[in-house]
Amino acid sequence: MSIDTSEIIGQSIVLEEVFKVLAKVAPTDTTVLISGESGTGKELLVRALHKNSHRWDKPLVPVNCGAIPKELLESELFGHEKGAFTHALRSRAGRFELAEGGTLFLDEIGELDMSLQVKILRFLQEKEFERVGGSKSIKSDVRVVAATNRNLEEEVRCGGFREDLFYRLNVIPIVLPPLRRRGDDILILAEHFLNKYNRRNNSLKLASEARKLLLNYSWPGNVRELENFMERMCILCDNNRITAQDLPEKVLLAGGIEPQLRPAHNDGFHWPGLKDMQEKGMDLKAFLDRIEDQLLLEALDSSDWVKNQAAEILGIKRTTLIEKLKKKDISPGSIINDDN
Amino acid sequence: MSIDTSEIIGQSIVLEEVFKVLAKVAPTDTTVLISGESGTGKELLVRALHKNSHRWDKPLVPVNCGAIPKELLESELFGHEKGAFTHALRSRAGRFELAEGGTLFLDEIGELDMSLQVKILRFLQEKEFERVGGSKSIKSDVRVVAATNRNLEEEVRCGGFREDLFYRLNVIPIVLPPLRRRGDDILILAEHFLNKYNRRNNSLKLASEARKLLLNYSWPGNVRELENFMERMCILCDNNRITAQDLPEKVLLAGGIEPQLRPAHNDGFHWPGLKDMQEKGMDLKAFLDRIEDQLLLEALDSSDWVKNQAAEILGIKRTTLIEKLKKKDISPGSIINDDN
DNA sequence: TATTTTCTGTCAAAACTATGACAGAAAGTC
DNA sequence: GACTTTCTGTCATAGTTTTGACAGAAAATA
Repeated sequence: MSIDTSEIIGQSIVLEEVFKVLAKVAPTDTTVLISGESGTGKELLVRALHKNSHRWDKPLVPVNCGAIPKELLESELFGHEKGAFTHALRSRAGRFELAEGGTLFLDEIGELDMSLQVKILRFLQEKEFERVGGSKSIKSDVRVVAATNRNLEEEVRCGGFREDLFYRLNVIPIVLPPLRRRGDDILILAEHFLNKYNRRNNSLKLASEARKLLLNYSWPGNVRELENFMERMCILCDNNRITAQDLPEKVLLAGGIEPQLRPAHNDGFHWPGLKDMQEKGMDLKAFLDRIEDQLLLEALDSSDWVKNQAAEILGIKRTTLIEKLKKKDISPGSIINDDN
Repeated sequence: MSIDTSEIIGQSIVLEEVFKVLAKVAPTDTTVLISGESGTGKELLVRALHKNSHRWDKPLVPVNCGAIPKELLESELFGHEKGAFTHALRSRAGRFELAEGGTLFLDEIGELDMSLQVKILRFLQEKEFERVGGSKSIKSDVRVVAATNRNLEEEVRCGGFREDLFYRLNVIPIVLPPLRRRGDDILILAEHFLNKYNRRNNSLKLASEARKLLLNYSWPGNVRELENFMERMCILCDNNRITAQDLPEKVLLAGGIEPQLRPAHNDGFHWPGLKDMQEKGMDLKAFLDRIEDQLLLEALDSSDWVKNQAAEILGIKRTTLIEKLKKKDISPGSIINDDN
């Protein structure tokens, strides 16, 4: 089954994988948990999911759990009966009821407080809930899709999120990669937005050094930041070629602190960024150390553990390598254990 | 006497022991303390206990002491009288009252704070309690079953849990073994869940190498995690045989198998490898240095060049950061010698 | 304005790292 | 086997990096 992804632009391998999973999952009623940094387009993904499910002609109701004040959220989700609290002048249906037959999208689900987590869990298990201040249970047929930009597993570990709810939600996990991992998608998107915002008839183009810089920047705000940025370019750029000069300092800084030795055709490689480091919960030293481990191991592997040669490959002195191995306690037996 | 354990699946020796104890204890009114990691199915065990007691036709009321905010817990357990506190618009019965004649299941009892521990103890001794803000004592016939995933004896030793309450609760201790100790139960359960979730008519089967891997993995989330995995398998698996390739990375790693490139299961981050290094024509030092540059710059950028904070983000000492910047000659104005 | 807090750079001591020199061990060659 | 070449680990030394202490600047707060 093929699936309509026309609203999501890009063609990176990672995205393709996402689409494959999406296609399998869409027709089912399973809960899906989408994680990805903000601005990566989780909303679009959910829309595609809904459109391709059997619920396509029923409502898709989004709730941003982080944006609604905690006191209101319960009533917003489940509705309330008249008199349930001070301002409850009349009964009101919640989003669960509005979504009847369709899909409920719980964005930023990591923000839910414990008491609501319990209630959502109850719904997932029993398919029923109560309005605030109500006593009768309401049965409901709603598919739940949740999204978060936090690391929920981490939250579970440190007690901020219920383990049982996590497992309920996480039946199918979909991880939306941040823009900096999507390789050439950056350029494809950049040009897409260029066309979108370019009102003047003259066609704007990206100079090749600008392309290089765009690729190197880490886009912490993801697609949103890129779109924003291209819109600005369209307005500010006088001539019809966007050059390195036109790019903001941030982008320049990330791009070229060290002049490259070669033109470096960039096939997918992206310098690891701060976000990557933080995602792994590491500090600078640990992170660099881990990368070093990787390189040492690969070098040793490719030289059949002949340290002399490995050192050569790495461009360090043999003795240096030996000391490093001693310190890191690396021996032919050690396997890289990849803990997230 | 035999006991209905149909909801609990497994046949490992350890479990059988548990059932034996369960059968003896169920018909009595003794308190029972169940310990076991979360996700091991404590709830199911309690349900079996209740169903096989003389209280089977009375309510089984669960309270997750860890999931209810401390301020609310007392009122939740014992109820409150009108006006007991700000939002107590009307009197309300607590779970103890709701459970009258039946069983009260106190989950995560280790989370109780001291004042509540006293009140529970009082109930266990006197079989009576007071509502919050109430003065009259309420007599009650309730069997208490408690559960915890902490080591309560440990908590007692270090003062986090009252010794007297512990002994009251711990009359009959039942220890639910974690999944990884239950040997072949893992496979029995796996297949059970496979059937449960398999909507398509084709029968899903576990390939033998997959079985081996499942047995090897440590299942920190226990039965819950296993169920979750199996549900996912049912949806994502194309063919009707679940092979090692289909299993998530975690499981493969535990079994010592190198995970293949399967982007769907991670967020696309790759540790920079030897190839990347060589492609850039750098040696180990230059490469790591370049990565460090990137991280320093991003940290500075995200802290608006407040070095104090940047250092914090990076997990290094401020002075260290300053020295690094000096050596690398990085400053806010360092816009680059372009590589053209 | 006065006061407190946060931030800054410098410097010398302490901790850590890289490397050349040495002394053998393995492997390869004749 | 005799000889050469490549590899190995250890260690002291020179070189780097990290860090705590200090003293003053800048920013926030009252």
